Amino acid sequence: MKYIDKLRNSGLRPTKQRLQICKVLFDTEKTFHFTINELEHKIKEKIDNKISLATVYNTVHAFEKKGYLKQIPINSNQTYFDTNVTDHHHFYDLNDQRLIDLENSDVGPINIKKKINGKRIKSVEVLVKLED
Amino acid sequence: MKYIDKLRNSGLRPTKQRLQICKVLFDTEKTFHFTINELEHKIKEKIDNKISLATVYNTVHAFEKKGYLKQIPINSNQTYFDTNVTDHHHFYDLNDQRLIDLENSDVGPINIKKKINGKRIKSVEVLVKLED
DNA sequence: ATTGTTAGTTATAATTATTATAAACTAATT
DNA sequence: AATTAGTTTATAATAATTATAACTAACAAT
Ligand SMILES: [Mn+2]
Ligand SMILES: [Mn+2]
Ligand SMILES: [Zn+2]
Ligand SMILES: [Zn+2]
Repeated sequence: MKYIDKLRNSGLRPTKQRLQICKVLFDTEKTFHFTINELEHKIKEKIDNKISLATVYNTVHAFEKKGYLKQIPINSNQTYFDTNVTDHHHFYDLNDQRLIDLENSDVGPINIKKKINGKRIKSVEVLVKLED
Repeated sequence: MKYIDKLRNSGLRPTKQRLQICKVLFDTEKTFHFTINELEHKIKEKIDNKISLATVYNTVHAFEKKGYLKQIPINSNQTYFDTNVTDHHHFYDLNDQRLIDLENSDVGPINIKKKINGKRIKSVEVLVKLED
């Protein structure tokens, strides 16, 4: 019911596929960082019926547009998404190619002193690259 | 001569193509942020002979490996590169899709309090997204 | 419930950035 | 000059993503 309302309230029809993808994405306490490819595999594991790749793409983009997912800037051949849509910082493990959330309290306050005329700051995010 | 030595010293042959690309990339005081596509256009403007796309890719990757260029993590369909290879922060103008360097003095020191066992910090970079 | 309307799903094709291939060429070395 | 290894190039292959269009499911109105 939770996801049915969530989808209806944002003008998205609660289809079987979307509800199943919701479960995979949001039925967990931990932040989930993923590529479409990884999400597809997780769906196959957890769900018995098939969801087409096009639907996975469509759903992820629909959810992103509605603010339930955000894209994470990482240089990879695939796009990374995040179920944590707040502004937040990341560790990126270069060896494992894994993203890990940093709490805002893990990073001191960041003071941007420079200003650009006519532009305002939308977000400030830190990427901390890790290696062994 | 400048670039001939630079290339020779890093074990790259100073070919006509590489020297011309060097001029486009490094003959400027300002940091140059670019995609392969943008670089290709700039080459066509500034150079009369033709350089094949494969060579542009090869050269950019060779220069990146030698530490003359670095990749910038930005969500785009194309990969961004930077002639400023030091660890530094960026403004990213979401409207113009343009990267602008921040001086380290424009951002106060950043204190990462969390640690991951067995991993060490390789870089800490801030991305400040701007909009109108 | 039946119907019509609209949104969503799907298989598949198209697109596009990037990488691989292999032959031709060029710079460096002997 | 001849040899060698590195580089360039046109072109093909790859792979992530997006577009297409027929089919299907959700929903509102009757
Ligand atoms: Mn990319
Ligand atoms: Mn990217
Ligand atoms: Zn995150
Ligand atoms: Zn820069």
